[in-house]
Amino acid sequence: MNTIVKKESGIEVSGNAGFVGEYLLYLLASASDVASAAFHAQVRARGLRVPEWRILACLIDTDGQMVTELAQLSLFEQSRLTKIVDQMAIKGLVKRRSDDRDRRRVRVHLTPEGRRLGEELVEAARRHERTIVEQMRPGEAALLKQALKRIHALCEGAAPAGATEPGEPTS
Amino acid sequence: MNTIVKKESGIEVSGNAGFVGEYLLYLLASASDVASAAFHAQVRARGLRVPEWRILACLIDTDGQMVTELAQLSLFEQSRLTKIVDQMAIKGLVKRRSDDRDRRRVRVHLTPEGRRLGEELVEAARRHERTIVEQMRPGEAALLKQALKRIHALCEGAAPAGATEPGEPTS
DNA sequence: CGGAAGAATATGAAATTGCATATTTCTCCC
DNA sequence: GGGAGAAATATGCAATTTCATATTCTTCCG
Repeated sequence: MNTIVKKESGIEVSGNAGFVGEYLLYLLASASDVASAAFHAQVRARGLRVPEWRILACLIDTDGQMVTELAQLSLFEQSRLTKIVDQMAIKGLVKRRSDDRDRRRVRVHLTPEGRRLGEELVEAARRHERTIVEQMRPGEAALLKQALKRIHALCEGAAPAGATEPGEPTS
Repeated sequence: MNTIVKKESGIEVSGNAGFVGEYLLYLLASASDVASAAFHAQVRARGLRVPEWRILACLIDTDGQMVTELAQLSLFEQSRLTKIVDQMAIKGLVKRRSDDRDRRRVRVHLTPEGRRLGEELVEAARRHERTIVEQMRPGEAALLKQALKRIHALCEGAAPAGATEPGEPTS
């Protein structure tokens, strides 16, 4: 089943021999990486960095999110998001507006410019996704997405293995 | 099917409304992130940084890889890998040895210490993976892995969208 | 052989990232 | 009303990461 390739040096460099080739977390990271590479090139070709694209996409979905929400959705740590938003504001892609109800909150809004670019890229992303999905078996992509969502649901709240429970002695 | 949650502000913050919640690349990145989080905590608890763990795991699979091979397998850019290996060498986890056949090449070997720690963590990784897989439907994890491998196979060589073919006029 | 071209790795400087903490605003309870 | 404490965001600095390029070695060909 496993294709073992011997190199001149006698070292196996098969695609799936050994541990990592069957390790779920590796397969996830690796698929994510390689699948994104081509599209990320398109993003950069339009003068955006990848993190900026991620923010745009999230804002296209729902504009005016608060920094914390946006950070969670876009998978960035809060202080990092703040800095990305800084840059995007300078580029004129987004605008900060403080929430009237709660002035601690800062809501991030797309500018017309940001929305245009965002929508353009979302279309490109859809096309790119389609080229991948079309190459898979019928229904395989849907199953994949479903499984990925389940992973997400299972893991999101999971205690960081070995974490002490509240009230548990730490000494 | 989609659970739409309205917040005080009237903004949807559902888990899957809109574009990103159904976007393959997002689901991949997001599942990868959240699934790894708990295990990464275990890694750090043993005094390792995550990149170092990734290298250890790759070397456990096949010791003595050259820097370039290792970089590709571990999903790090070459110059970055060099620096991670520097640190690991200082910590006494790996040792560089230059290849006799081709003295440009540097092969990275585990020290006994590195192997011990690596094997320990591979076991922990297996246990962690098991806890995830067990929570999924029977067979779902296997399908997921297969789909991830297919993604990888489909995308690995893919021309970075808009790239010029060799021999194509660039002007 | 000699030297040009290419490969493999390392290095330096600039940019990004993460972590701890400061700052501002809100909530709650007395 | 007036703190104490929590929440939301920003900031500063150290560490990591990237990008371009230097260095070392090998291969190929005249």
